[in-house]
Amino acid sequence: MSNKRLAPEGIAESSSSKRPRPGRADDEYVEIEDSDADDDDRTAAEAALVPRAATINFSALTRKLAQERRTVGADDGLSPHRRQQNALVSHIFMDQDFSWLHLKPDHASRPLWISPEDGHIILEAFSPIAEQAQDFLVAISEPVSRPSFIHEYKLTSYSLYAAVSVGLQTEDIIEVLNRLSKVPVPESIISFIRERTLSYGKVKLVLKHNKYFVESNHPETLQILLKDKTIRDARVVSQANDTNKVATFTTAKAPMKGGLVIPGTKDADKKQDDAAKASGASAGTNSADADLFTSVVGVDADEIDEDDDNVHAFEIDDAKIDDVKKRCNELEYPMLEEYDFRNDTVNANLDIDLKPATVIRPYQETSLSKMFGNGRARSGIIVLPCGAGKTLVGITAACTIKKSCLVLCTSSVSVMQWKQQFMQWSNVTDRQIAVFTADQKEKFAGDSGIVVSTYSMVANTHNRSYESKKMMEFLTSREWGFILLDEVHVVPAAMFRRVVTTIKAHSKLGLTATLVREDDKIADLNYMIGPKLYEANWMDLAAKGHIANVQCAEVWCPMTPEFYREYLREQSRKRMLLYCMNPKKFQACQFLIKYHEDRGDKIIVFSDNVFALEAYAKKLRKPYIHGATGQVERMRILQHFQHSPEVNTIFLSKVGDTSIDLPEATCLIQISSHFGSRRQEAQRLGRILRAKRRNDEGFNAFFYSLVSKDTQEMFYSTKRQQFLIDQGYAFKVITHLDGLESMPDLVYKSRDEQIELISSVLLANEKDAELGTDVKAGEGDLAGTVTSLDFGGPKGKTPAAQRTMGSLTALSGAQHMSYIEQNKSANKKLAKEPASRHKLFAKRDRDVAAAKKEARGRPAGRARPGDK
DNA sequence: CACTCGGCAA
DNA sequence: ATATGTGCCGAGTG
Repeated sequence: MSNKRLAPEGIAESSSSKRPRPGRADDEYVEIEDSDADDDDRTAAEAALVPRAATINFSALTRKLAQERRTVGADDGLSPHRRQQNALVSHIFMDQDFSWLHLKPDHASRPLWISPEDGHIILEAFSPIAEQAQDFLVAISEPVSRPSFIHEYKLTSYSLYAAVSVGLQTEDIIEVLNRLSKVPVPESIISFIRERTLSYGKVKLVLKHNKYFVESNHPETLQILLKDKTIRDARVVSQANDTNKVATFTTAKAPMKGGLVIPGTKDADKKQDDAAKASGASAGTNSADADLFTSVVGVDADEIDEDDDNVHAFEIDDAKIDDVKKRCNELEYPMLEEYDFRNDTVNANLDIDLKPATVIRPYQETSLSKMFGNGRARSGIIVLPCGAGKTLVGITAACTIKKSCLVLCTSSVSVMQWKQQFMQWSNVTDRQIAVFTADQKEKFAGDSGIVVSTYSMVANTHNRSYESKKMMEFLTSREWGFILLDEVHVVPAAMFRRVVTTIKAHSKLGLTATLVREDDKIADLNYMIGPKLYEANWMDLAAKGHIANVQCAEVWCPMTPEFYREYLREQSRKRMLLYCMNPKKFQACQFLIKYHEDRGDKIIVFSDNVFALEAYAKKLRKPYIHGATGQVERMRILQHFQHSPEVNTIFLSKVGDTSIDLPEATCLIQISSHFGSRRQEAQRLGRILRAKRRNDEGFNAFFYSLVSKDTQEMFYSTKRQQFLIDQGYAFKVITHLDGLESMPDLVYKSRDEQIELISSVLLANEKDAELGTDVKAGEGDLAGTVTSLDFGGPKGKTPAAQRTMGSLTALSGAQHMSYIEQNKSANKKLAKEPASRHKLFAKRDRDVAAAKKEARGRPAGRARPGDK
């Protein structure tokens, strides 16, 4: 393989730099003999017209692509027509044509394929050793997408940092990759791995006697760091130390071998094997490969160079830790945070353990073995889906470290839950665990203990009550062995920074189900907490019965003509209400509730929009909870939902997204949701993952998204689903619900009712408008039609040279026309009288709205179960 | 003391 | 760029 070494920067980058390079020799691409060009033209033209799902003649396309490449750069005399066709083919493969890579002779038994261009790794998930390979890949790379059969991972600087952090070594990574790969690991990747791991793992951040030190076995590394201004400025030069030289001191280093026992593990003594066993236990796999994994994936960090007793260090200002960490990352010397808790004689031990009856699951054990792999506690993040027992992982970690521990959560409800879970799984006494919220300010008795609090309590900047001040002094004056950060993805970076800098902790563990955000704040977590230590595969856990199996579906509800007309008129903000309140959606929702109640399911319906939430719940006579619902009323409704056979459906607003725990729910329906938040979608799905009945044979939980056809919702919906699709969930599209028309008591069946609904919606809009935002009449009718599809720039600017005629018609006109026609037929069915504007109803509806307004003003406890 | 409300912030 | 929910605090009420 004559692949030239690529610049390392090229690897982590996305497609932008991947265009064929003009300077390349042709023979790097061409392996296939070129028969005749006419044939190529024809097949390519055909291919361009086939629908996406149809079979594609790959060899023809490949050949075509190769030919195109040869002409790139040369001043070819192709006609514009011909060029366009080339573009059509290359948009399928572009430079993703790797047919020139040489397969190893036994490639069939090897599950990986590695792209030399960008470090992407493709795993055949059906391979017998896929599960082990997956464990390895999770350790060294980022999972990009993991559907049923083919998984995609990506090597990044950060993932390699994480790999080094959990004890893997450069040559081992390359070696295992090579053994698993169908093609020899490309030189570009090897040098990327070498380069990126070279400097990793050499610098550590250590907390000693309430002061932070940057520590390394290599004095020259520290010198390099000190050349940086940011780091130099952060350095604290104490009188005791020589001002010019880096201080040198030796630390007591106990031998690591054996010793550490993670409580709750069945065979904690044989812990070296844990990682490999946890993964290898299930399948009868090739033993040679299993050994390979034992030696590499389960690598014990005893092997990490710890011989050098000369540890060099300099102290840094704790207020500047954040900057230093960031700077070190930029300098490619990321700091590891490790806590040698067993040799910490300064901080008092905390005498807690898991209860003997507590047993942790294999994947929980695996994630903990990543954290405690070398006998110390590494700081980092563990990613497990909701319902997979994150809490127990945290508690087990606390019981392993056995030092004072601070737990931070997002709400006071989960503060209580954490305390309760600690009492349930471990033998902490009431005196050892304290709660710190607005209501309760407790301190633990004795030298060590556990405090459970909220982020806002600790990070609060403004006025503090006297009690709260005293409590903060208590928190900041001591060294914490361990800080547990629950739901780590929701915390804004600024708040986090304050927590991390005000509380002095030896090790940090972040827990989360979804490490995605729509903003770029996720990267901040990397250096504020540490690398991602472990990420579970949802599908695996579902297959093994740890979380429920979920069927996902998107239900397409057509808009009624009246609603669509108003939708086109309105400004974008009001549009949302219109597509939420679509009568067809009401009906679909009613139908699904009925269907699943009859099956014996417990159903949660989510709506982000409070107005819609209320309207739906009242119309369908179900209890609902939103922000304004009082605490007492909430509990009452939830109690009924869990225990009463009368109440099988509840409606929730955003309140349900976090920290309402309902193991009874088995079915979930979304009627409206936040623009494109993948995290919200995932979190909502998580509400039914811990379904109690999940262990029943063949049991499925259900997840529906109701989407109004031909509206912006369609676009947002696909965006939101991406995370779940990457986790391997398949969304079915339902366009027709059998038996809906014939359902008794179907709501909004008549056109009058629909009209009434629409005018109440419009009235609500007007009321909103009065409150501030100025209303402008919608742009022209037709201008509004192009809403769910992005056509790029202004129409006149560039002729759509790259688009086929076919796609243009498919995108705009045709679709719109088909919609109109559909509406017309629907119109005929419904229209017995001429279309009437809502203004005719204005008077009547003002009364309706007045009633609504009054109802909204009242305390929200109106919808009690069974209330008619 | 228990409860609730409004203001504020992220 | 928007809407909604959340927690903390102080003040008012019975």
